Amino acid sequence: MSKHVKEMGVLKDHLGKHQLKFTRQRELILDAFLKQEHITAEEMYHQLARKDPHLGLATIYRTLNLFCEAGLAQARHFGTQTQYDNISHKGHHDHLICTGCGKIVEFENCDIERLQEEVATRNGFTIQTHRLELYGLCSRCRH
Amino acid sequence: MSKHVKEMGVLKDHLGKHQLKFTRQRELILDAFLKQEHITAEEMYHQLARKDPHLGLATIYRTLNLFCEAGLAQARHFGTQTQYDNISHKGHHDHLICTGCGKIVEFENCDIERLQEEVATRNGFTIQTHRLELYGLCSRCRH
DNA sequence: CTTGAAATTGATAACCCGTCTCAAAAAGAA
DNA sequence: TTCTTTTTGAGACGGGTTATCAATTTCAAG
Ligand SMILES: [Mn+2]
Ligand SMILES: [Mn+2]
Ligand SMILES: [Zn+2]
Ligand SMILES: [Zn+2]
Repeated sequence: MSKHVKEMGVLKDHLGKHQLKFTRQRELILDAFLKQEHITAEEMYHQLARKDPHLGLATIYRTLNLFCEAGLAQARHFGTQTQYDNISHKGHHDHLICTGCGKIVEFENCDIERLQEEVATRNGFTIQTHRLELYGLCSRCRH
Repeated sequence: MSKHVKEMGVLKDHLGKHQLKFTRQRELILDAFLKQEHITAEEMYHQLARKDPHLGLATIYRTLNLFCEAGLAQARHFGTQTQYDNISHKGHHDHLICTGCGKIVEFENCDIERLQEEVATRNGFTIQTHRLELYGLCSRCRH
């Protein structure tokens, strides 16, 4: 019946392995989160206020951070806020961000990834993660 | 006698063009800043506390932001803090960051830059700036 | 179905980092 | 030196996130 069966499974796996419990709040927040590409805790707080007016902001932060540990989300510090990126049904990706309207486009480019590896190797590093953001104007905002 | 003659000139130019004044604090902070590759306001505050115990933290923030406007520095939001990157005698560059010891290596790669342009064009974007950070372990931290 | 230990929640205080405020001090043109 | 403008330093303030803690919920065991 419920959507997001697979991701709910990923969450329950993680909970089981860390003696954490499955709660109404965690289910509710996961359902809402999976409908988004990127969202902040505050945005989610207001969005869920209709369904459950008593859901606390701290719970949202805690739960989004839990999703990161479970591999469903990825936190990106973006300006002053933290964006939680839904990575459950996509692999790694980077972002194009319009400085005019805030639009975010996701992309993947293996050539860039390969060159990053080369740079790292040349400097004796082993890459664990990376972050690539391109800021500019989208076609609409350029007029 | 004093080092950093060229950069002091860049600062004075900027001050002149914006009816700002040359102060003892600005000179002191620029001298300290140019000895670093990257530094936070807080670090600089403690470092300068010996030379001038009355120098205020707000003044450091204001001055480092001024350096950004003058093209001597570039702010990078890094985790929870802001790093000020000394770009006075280098052009644009990106960073390799060791998650073990915090070491930062600067690099430049035109192939990556060119591919970034391609990605942007393909999506109808015009790039203004970008940010590329590679996180991993340096040779020493990998054992 | 109970029971009870352990985890979770929600309200809100605390925190961190950076900016704002404002009276006193300094800069610098005349 | 004079006088206007800018700058400074101390601390208050603000936004975003985490910590605290008593009350509630989960869930495994009986
Ligand atoms: Mn994304
Ligand atoms: Mn640098
Ligand atoms: Zn746009
Ligand atoms: Zn290292």
